[in-house]
Amino acid sequence: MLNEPTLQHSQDCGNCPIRHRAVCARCETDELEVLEEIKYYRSFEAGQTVVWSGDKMDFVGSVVSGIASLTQTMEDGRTQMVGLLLPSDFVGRPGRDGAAYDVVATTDLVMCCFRKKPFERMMLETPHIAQRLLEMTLDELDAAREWMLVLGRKTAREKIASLLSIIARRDASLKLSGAQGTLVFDLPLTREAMADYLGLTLETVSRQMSALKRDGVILLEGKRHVTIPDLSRLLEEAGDDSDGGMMV
Amino acid sequence: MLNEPTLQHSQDCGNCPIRHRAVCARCETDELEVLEEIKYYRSFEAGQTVVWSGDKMDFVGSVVSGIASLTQTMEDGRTQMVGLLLPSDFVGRPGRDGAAYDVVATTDLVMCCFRKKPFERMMLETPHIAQRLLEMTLDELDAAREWMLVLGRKTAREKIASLLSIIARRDASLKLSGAQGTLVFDLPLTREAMADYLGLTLETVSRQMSALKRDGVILLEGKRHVTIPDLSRLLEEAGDDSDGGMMV
DNA sequence: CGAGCGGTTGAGACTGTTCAAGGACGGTGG
DNA sequence: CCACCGTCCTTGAACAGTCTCAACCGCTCG
Repeated sequence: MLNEPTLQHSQDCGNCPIRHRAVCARCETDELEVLEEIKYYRSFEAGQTVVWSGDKMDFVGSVVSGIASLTQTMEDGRTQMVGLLLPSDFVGRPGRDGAAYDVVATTDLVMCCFRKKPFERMMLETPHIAQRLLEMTLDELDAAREWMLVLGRKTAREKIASLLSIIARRDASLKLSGAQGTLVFDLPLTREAMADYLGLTLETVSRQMSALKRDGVILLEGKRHVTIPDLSRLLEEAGDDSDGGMMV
Repeated sequence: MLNEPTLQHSQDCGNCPIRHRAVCARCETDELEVLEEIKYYRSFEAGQTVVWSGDKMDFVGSVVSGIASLTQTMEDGRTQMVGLLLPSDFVGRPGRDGAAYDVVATTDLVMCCFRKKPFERMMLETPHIAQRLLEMTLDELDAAREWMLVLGRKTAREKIASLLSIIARRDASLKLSGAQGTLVFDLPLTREAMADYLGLTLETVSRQMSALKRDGVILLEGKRHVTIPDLSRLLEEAGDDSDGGMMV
């Protein structure tokens, strides 16, 4: 059951789907060539653990496809998801040996990994990488802080609406479906994963999903297929600025 | 009542109290000289707002002394503190015009500010600054994620214990009082500020402080002076690893 | 002295949790 | 093909923890 992750050989960075968004986004062709030498792909099935908190990590890397989550667990089993890693997001911390969190494949997952030592050396020599990593880290910090408001001050209903609007928005940006009309997507998370992200129990998540459905804020086909007829209504329910104002 | 912040002229970076921890920590003497030309000091009284969320920010900077807090506020007034800025912590985001959060002086505060445009230019030319900033940002991201666990999964009592242990620890590290014995410090936060940090009401904070005092986990003289007779007991109450294990 | 601020405490309401039962769906083996 | 099982999800009822509203304390400042 616990298959080993699959290793694949390097592929051309040129037509990588996350070429323009990942940590390598600013690299020139010659810089990419150096990266290609220290990179390798790894695939994981949904549910597999990529790294255990506290373990030594000899690589850093980017999510190429699929979704991974960063989770923290207390001794008694309470767990909190502290990051949702989407394609192009970066995993690992240069300059640190151990992993600070569990990294778990939420869906089937492909990662582009770099051996850590050479990557760290490259960071010193290649400002383009360090610059991009700083930018990405600042974005993640903003996201984490936005999430602190959700966790600390929002009601269960608002939490669910916040999560749905985040997923809906990034899904829309992936599909480039700029239309502000109705959004449709598949939830990549189980109710339990949603609960761990939102600091709720899975029962509460289920109840609030039902409530949002009953009130017409969302439509559900099956458990996972979500339609959002009116995004501004959802944002209202999330307690966000009604205009959905983004600070870019 | 709302005094203007005081501006002071540049002082020598050489004997700056945060010289070795701030964003300039890795700078050489000649790099410091460039920094001195674009820097200025600003002082704020406790309670003053340094920046309003959404406002244009034409500077970035470091906390020199005192404490500032980063807060987010919803339209209905619910507020969540998303960062506690201690001496040497960095404020502002290179590459972005507007402030994403309110920055408020929690105590009297002195900041070392850099004009943003020249600072951004310098970041491109001076890897030492960008490297240090990346390191600091990664640390802040870790702190934010640790806080997400507190906000999402801990009980009120555990939240208070977590906050106290964080303040106690950084206070000990400032004073270099390596002794693992009893710790003594003054709370720099009002009950309301603690509540905003912990996602609680001030009444709950007050009750749990009383409970921890009643149970002998902490000693209180007045409202603010705290003595921790047994740090490991406090960490236990916080739900943290009993050994207080730090991942450095 | 009174006003204002920060803090404490109590009583009751309410949100979300816990515990428990059961439904829907997909895969597997007879 | 169907029965069975496991996983994911839903729903209900009782309960607990935190919030809300309110009163009050002690201190400082004018």
